[in-house]
Amino acid sequence: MRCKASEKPYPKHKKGLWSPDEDQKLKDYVMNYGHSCWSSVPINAGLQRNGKSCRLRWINYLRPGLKRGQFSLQEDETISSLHRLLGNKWSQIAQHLPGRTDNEIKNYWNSHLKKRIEKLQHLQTNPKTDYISTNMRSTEPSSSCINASSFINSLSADMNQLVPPASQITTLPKILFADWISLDELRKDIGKSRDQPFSHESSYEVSHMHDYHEVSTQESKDSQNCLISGSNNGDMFQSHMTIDEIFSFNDGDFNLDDFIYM
DNA sequence: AATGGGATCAACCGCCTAACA
DNA sequence: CTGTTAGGCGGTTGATCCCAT
Repeated sequence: MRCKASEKPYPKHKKGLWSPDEDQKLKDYVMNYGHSCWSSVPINAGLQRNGKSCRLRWINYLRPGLKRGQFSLQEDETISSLHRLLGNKWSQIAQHLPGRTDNEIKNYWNSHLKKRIEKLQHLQTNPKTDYISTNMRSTEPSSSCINASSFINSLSADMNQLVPPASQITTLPKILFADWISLDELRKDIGKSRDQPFSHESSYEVSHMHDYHEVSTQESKDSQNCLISGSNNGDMFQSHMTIDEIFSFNDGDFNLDDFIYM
C-alpha cells in the first residue's frame, strides 16, 4: 500500500476547482503510467495538488467509463433499494451502478432521492395529501418515461414488500448472492408494472448486471459473500464501457493495458 | 433588472484501516 | 508492538446556478 514518494512534495498544494489543463495533465499521466502510488502522481504529473485530490478527480471525473448526466429510473430504484439495505455505504452502492461514482450517488441521494422518499413516507402516513399535484417535481429524469404514480407505486413496492424494513434488519454482516438476485427480481417486477419498456440506457445497465451474475456463479461462495462487503468487485463494474465509449475515450488513443489496469 | 433563497454538485476534511519500517 | 503513512470512505462545505418575487 505504501509507496515511496520520489521527490519532495510541493510545499503548498493547490485547492479548488480543477482547470482543463490540470485535468489533461492528470489524465495523460495516469493513462500512461497508471496510479500505483497516488502521492507521487501529482509530483510526476507536474500538478500542484496532493495525491488525494488527484485520486478523487480521477475517480469521479476523469476515469474512463463514467456515465454523466441524469440518473435513469432503474438507477433510482437500485440506489433506493441498496440504500435501504446498506445505509450510507456509498462506495458499496456505487459498485452496483456501472459508471457512477460514490460521490455522485451520495450527492444524488441527498439532493433528490432522499427528499423524494421522505415525501413518499409522508404520503404513506398522510394519505390525504395529494403527493402528485403538490410534491412531484416537474423535472423528472428525462429517461423516465413512466408517469409519476407508477413510479411511486414501484418505489412503494420496493421499499415495503421486496426489501425488509430497516427495523427488521438486526444485523447485516454480509449480503449473500441471493440478495443480489432479489434486486434483479425486483427490477423485473417493477418493469412488468410499467407501460414503457426499458430505455436503451437501462438495458445497458441491466446487461452488465447479468454479466455479473454469470461471473458470480463461477466464483466461490466466499467471493460471492464479498460482493458487498468491501471487495474489489466494483472495479469490474466501473470499468465497463460500451464499444463506442472505449473508442471515443482519449480521442481514440489508448492502450488495452490501460483498461485492464483500471 | 435586482435580489434573496433554495438546489446542486465538485471538492475538501477528518477519520479509519491496512501496510510497512 | 508501535509509529507512520497512503488509500479509502462518508460527512460536510462552499461556489455556482436557478427561479420566484
